[in-house]
Amino acid sequence: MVLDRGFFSRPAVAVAPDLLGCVLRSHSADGDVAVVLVEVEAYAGLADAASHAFRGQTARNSVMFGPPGHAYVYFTYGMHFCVNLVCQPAGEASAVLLRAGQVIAGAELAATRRLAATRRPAARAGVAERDLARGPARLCQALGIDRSLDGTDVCVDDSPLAVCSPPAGIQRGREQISAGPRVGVSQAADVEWRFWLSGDRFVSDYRPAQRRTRGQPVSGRGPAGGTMHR
DNA sequence: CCGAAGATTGCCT
DNA sequence: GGCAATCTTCGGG
Repeated sequence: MVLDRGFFSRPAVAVAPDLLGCVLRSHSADGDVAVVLVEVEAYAGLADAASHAFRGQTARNSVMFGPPGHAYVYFTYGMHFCVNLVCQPAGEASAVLLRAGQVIAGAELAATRRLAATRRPAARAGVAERDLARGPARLCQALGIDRSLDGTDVCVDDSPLAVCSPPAGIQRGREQISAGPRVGVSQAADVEWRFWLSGDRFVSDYRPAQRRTRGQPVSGRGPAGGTMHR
């Protein structure tokens, strides 16, 4: 059963832990892939310095400012996609980043997509089951999610991307949910809005924000006034 | 117009 | 554990 839109009409920090155990399913001509969500992160709007919506609406994040229950997909690091689920009424711009899941259907298709997306396709074995959707960009690869799905309504049963309530037998209790700082964010690094199923092996590793290596091209720059000619 | 950073991943030392 | 890959987006000049 797909989740009701009302489920997403709440603050992201409230929606996030409730998404754990729910199922994200993608549908395409290639087939279907489904995962049980095991790790998510909440991002608020204007009040959250780590949120893409912090500095206001842009062409890229416009979906975040729209109605709840839609997917916000963005491209980053020149090669990866990440998917969020928009929360709260239009204008609030909060969302939940889907960071990791356990593949429960379409594992073969997921593995094929993961290999195809790999820069250097491993000559040896395929992708380990554990790594099919462990990490936000890997999860998108496994489900075939890219910018073409930006804005997709996930509350519709036959949607190319839908979110369903926890299947019986896989649901876990709230007491098994852990919380901690969000991965890779440099702003509001102390806010503990990352939620995961305690001890679950499909949860990604924690990594603090990377300090970008300052440019090293000190020498070798052209002669002074480079753009001048003669 | 240009520089810099980015809600990451995977390979290399 | 460190760092390259790769390019879009955003903010400042």
